[in-house]
Amino acid sequence: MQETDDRPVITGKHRELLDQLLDKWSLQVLDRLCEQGSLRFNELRRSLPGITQKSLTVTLRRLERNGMVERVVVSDRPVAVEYRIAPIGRTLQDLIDALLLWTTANLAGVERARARFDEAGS
Amino acid sequence: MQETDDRPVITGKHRELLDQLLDKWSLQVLDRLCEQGSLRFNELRRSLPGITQKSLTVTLRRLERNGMVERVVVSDRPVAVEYRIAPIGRTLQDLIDALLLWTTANLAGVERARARFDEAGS
DNA sequence: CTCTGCGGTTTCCCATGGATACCTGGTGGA
DNA sequence: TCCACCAGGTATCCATGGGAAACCGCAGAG
Repeated sequence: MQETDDRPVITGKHRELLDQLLDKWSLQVLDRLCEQGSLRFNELRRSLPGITQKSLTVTLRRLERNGMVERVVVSDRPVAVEYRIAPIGRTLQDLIDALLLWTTANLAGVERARARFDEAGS
Repeated sequence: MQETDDRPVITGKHRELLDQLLDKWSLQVLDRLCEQGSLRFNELRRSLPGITQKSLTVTLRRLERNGMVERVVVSDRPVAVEYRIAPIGRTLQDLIDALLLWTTANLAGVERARARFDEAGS
């Protein structure tokens, strides 16, 4: 039973970090910011149908706290804020793309599996 | 700046699917099953410190429904059940590894960012 | 002077998720 | 016989998350 695998053991720390990044909106926010580099609050909001101000705010705050994005005050008098993808957030881009690619490729298969499961169950 | 990017637009369907797979325990369950191929219920349970029976049950049901794992009744008299990674679940292995690798590589950086953020805020 | 837009904060509310605990029903061991 | 273990199911409670909506100051347009 003694395997010498170099796969990292997933600890509470890792789980916590993943929880912070893989929640309902963070992935999409990061996706948009990776695409565009930087976006304004309301630009971001408009590009994410269904999100509320509050959800966007807390999502951005959390991402900022984890060093994934940077909040840059562009202008003072008319309050203008830009959210930029941070270097460490940039490193997520490939992962996010891979995730999106995977879902796109496998969505049909998953839906078939669901149909089979639901049919068998009822 | 107008790149015709072929990056898939993330729709509600994609988000729903990712939500089903990236929740609190699914990643770890899939991780274990990818490592071991197949595991019994309580083996799985013991390998995931902190998980409750209920959480494991619903997680496995959801993964089964989405075609990620297969529930195989091995024996009848003493009820024995094996959970196996399904082909479509297998395709997630690289992604999960990449995710784990990323967290391992960037955990320290994230924690520094958090410290900076928390210090600046208070 | 009102309306809109910007970038939020605050409050309220509800659904979901997780934890705790107790149920089954069969098996094997002391 | 009694007990623990297996593989779950069920009931209940509670914390959290996320949505809806109101409110904030500030600025420019009409």
